[in-house]
Amino acid sequence: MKRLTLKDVARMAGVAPSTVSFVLNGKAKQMRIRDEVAQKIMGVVNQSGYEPHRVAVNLRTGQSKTLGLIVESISGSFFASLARTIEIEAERLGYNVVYCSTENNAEKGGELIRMLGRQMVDGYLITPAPGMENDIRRLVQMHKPVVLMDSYFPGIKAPYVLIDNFHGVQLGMDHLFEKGYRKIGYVSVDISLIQLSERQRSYVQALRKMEIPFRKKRMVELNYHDSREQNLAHLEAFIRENRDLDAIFFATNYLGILGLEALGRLKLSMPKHMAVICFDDHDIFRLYPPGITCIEQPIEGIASKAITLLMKQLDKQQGPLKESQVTLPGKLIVRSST
Amino acid sequence: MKRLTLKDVARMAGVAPSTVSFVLNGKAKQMRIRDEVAQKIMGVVNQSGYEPHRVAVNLRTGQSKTLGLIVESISGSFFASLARTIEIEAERLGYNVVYCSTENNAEKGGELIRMLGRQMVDGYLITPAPGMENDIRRLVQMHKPVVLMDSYFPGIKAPYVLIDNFHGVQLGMDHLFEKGYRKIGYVSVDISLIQLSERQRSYVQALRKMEIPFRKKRMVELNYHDSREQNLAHLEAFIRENRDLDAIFFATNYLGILGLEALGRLKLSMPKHMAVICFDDHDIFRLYPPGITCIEQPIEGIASKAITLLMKQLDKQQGPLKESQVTLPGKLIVRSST
DNA sequence: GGCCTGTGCTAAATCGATTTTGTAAAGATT
DNA sequence: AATCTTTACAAAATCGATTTAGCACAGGCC
Repeated sequence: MKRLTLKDVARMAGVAPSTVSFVLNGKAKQMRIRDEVAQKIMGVVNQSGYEPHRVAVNLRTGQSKTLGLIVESISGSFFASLARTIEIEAERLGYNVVYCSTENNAEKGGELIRMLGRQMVDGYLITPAPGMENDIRRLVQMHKPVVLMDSYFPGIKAPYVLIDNFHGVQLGMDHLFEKGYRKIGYVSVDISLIQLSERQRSYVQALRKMEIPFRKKRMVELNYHDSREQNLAHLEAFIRENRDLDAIFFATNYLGILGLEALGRLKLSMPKHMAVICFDDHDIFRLYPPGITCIEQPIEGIASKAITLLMKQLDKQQGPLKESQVTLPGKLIVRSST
Repeated sequence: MKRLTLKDVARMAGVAPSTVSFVLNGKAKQMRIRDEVAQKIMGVVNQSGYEPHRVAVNLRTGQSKTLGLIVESISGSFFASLARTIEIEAERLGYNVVYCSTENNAEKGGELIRMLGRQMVDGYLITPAPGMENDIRRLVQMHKPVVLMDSYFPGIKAPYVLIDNFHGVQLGMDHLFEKGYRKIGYVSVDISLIQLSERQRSYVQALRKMEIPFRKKRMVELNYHDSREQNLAHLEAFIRENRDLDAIFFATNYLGILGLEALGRLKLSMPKHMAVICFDDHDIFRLYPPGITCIEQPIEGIASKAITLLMKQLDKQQGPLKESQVTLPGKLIVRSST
């Protein structure tokens, strides 16, 4: 009941192992194997059901045909959609994917990268978290194929794919303006990631464009390292102190969900007392009455573009990637919270 | 800038490669390597930062030190918690985990198993879906280490770990009775999985125990293959036709969420018009006003027990596993929907 | 002194592929 | 006819580890 090896196939076909290998790897022409022989080999392969031993191939070629996907949290709908699309695309190209989550643990990111390095993944797809900067820089320096998603580090010359954050917030703000809201608060969090500063910049810009004076009091940054409870209290206080607001823009879906809870506690109903809009969709936003308006990320687009960029790096030693910093437009999903 | 190999280390330490291997694998005593030599080797290893090439080790030993985790859906909180716990436990034991989701695709499950087989995982952790029965049977016949979670097939002698479904529903029903509810509906789905029939059996039994006549009309099975919209309509009709119900028991969290939407559409509020309880918790149940009562699965317990059972199979060729069909008690989480 | 038994390691085989090099036979060239 | 090419494969090296078999030397025993 032992595994069929290339040698066995060779013996069955009456040829040398190398010949079988050539045929199986499409090098029959190049190695001028007669069609006759090639066909005989293919016959034996097909009806014996032989499949190459991936580990052996990996050892010999140095290619694991495996990609590493490192995300913040393995739960969360963002990851779920991302993973699905990436896995499908990867499989189509003959690659496997291993997932890892940093679970918001700064140093775990680095460990994971090293772990995957040992495991010999051929390339990395990463949603960067604060603290992973150096590890990612190292990967780039070692010329390992990497594509960042959802965020990036301005100092590192790695390809990335993400939503156009500035444009996304603009969409949301325009929608709020259209609906007549003018006193718009903004809730963010103090992580130094580029997407958050972009969103904030867009919020300020949007106000300016409408000639609404920007008031610092209407903006709050929750503390990333605080507990959920602390953040909730913080947010509740912010809303209570800004009774005149007619709408709140939440910079991430985590914040938005927190917002729903805070508003619930304050017995403020949407959109009567307060309109709510959130960057990044979430299952809950569809279900939670009355439905939360949001800016949806083009997750599938991000995933497939990221794979494409990674493959370009894997395929050959082509020169520096050009046009490898991609932003894709988000989509406004209007529900009844605005 | 090439990778350091065992040979390099051997040369640096002035010994043979085999000697280094013995020392690194803790066989120094057995192979009577002098402490002196062993220590010198360890010195070289430590300060050179050598790490064995996993692929080569894998090829030689036939052990990939990798486990395959096959779940229905890679989103979903059940999977998220499961994956986290399993990954942590596995890492502690020196194993990696690759995830795969069947995405409710009957035949994809089989493909995955074969795919992982090719990839040479050492063992399988599977949450069985309908249609995977034969593939799982094959695994067991081939004496591949397998542990099933969340469900099992009565005909297959594979170890499994799952919540005590009967007891869980009982907990929920007792809670409903205690709160004074007597007209209790039951919503299930027509998948032939053991956990669903167990839950249903428990529902019927609980009614009998309270001497409440079981009425078929109060129970509905949605069609697994219907679309979300169809199911929603089906559920809405069920509720409309059972106006006299004062509580509904949903057999899975997917059904529960659907129920929330249906009740929302019918403008029925919980628990005033209808109490709601659901088997298996979900993020949304915590947030959705007024909070949904549910039976929580002991996910971490399931995960760690499953790993333990798998390791027992991996460790040695010990005889037939005894006490390998495990059920763990669930926990009632009371929120304001009851 | 010859034979046996431990020591303490090294040499070589092995895992299952890929890839480079080698080679016999047929055909082309001078 | 002798030499060179080309054809069509086979043989052997290789990837980086583990593991089995082997081997030199020291000491003990008869």
